[in-house]
Amino acid sequence: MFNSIEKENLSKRIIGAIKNHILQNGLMPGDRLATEREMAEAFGVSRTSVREAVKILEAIGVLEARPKHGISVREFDPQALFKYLSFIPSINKKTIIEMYELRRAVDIGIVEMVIERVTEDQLEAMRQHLEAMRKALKRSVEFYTHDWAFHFATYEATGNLATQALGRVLSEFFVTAHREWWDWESIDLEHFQNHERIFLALKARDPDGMRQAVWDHFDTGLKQWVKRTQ
Amino acid sequence: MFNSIEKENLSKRIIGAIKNHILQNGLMPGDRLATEREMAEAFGVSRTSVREAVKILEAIGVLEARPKHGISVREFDPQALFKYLSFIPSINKKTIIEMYELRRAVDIGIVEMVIERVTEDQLEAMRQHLEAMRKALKRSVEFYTHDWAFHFATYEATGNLATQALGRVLSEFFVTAHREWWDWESIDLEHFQNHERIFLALKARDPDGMRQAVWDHFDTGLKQWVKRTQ
DNA sequence: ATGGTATAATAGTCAGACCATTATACCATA
DNA sequence: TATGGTATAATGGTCTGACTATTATACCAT
Repeated sequence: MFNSIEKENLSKRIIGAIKNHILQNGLMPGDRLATEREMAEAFGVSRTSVREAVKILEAIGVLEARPKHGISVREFDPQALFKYLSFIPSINKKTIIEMYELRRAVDIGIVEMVIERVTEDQLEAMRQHLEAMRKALKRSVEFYTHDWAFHFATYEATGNLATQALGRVLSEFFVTAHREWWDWESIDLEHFQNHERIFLALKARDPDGMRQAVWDHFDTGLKQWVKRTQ
Repeated sequence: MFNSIEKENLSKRIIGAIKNHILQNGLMPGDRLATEREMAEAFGVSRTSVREAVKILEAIGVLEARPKHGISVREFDPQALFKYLSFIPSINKKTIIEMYELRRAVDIGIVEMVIERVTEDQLEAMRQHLEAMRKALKRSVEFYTHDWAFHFATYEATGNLATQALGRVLSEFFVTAHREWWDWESIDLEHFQNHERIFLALKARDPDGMRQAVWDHFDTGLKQWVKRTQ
């Protein structure tokens, strides 16, 4: 109905200004921005406010500040986002289910890209993770390490950096959530077999089959988890 | 080989202290922490440093600070996670194509959720946006406004907050990119008709048809754009 | 060449002030 | 009694100016 009439924080507005400056001038990782004092003068605000903005962007992994060096653009690292996430007390069941559904959607949506672009090397790497999973059916930590590596390999196979970044964000979320919510001990054989089906369909370049396998993988995973945690 | 011997920033250490406090006391969303001044005194540091820590946790969506109210723990907000994806440096052609592919993947991946959960009201809203698009075939600004509203309605129809948050981020990216890169003037009839196909398949609850329509929508869109901007 | 040392630029931290916002209690009016 | 205005004070938001710690750079000694 109504748009927000909130006046944004000064630091938020400074963040926007820095963002525009980076995007408009096409600054790349390693390039330097102005110093805090210069920005403060340029924007007509205090150094304090500039610092707050820079601090936030530093925490997010967008900028890097070093004494005597100044402030520079950094390779964006989605993982930086999650460093502090581990103590959000409100990662509840509803949130996890929603993130799970989102991940399912992404994994299904990238099927065509993956089938079209996956390389032989990547297929081989996935095969090895699968093999390692089979051998680690009784050792959950090892199993899930290869499980996640297997999924990340599919994100990699898209050859699409944005997809990889999102994939990392989602995976990292579940690694965090796992620690608190999952039952780490029992590994379901069906869960492993679903990975095999995904791999075989991918190898056969069968989009419908792969979509179905991915769907089943998440479907059984979610159902099992809901059953266990209720 | 060697562990880091870096001495952590004061604000980083304060973040750790706040984290411990939240976990040890089992604070939940809505619970209040001490005020900035109290924390500064308790930790024996300046208010400035406390503020920096709180600002970072606010940006990530862990805390919320309001005047007269104080600092409180916040409900997890997926939006906070994806907000900073738009910082991927330099909106160049490659980045746009990658984000476009990602959006295509998401839109295809959510088809099942949308078909299963869309309400009659949401269908009606989408129909109205479609109608408005038809009437605005010569007025690009108006056309694209309804175009984006149409797509956002599909994100809404998932009933999944994380998906909606990601949809918002992606849309915001393209609104920004549009301004700089798109040809705003010409609207292709085929582009409009693809939206109609999406809508009809959704109404008929036909997942394969809807996936195909969504694919075609992005495929023609991307091809046209590449042709125009080369 | 290699490693130490001085210099200066820059982020990090601090103290204290004032401004802006807003939760709360109280009051006025219908 | 209920509704809406108003004053108050607590709290985050912003600013100023200073000092400290870190470190890139240039220079020097061996």
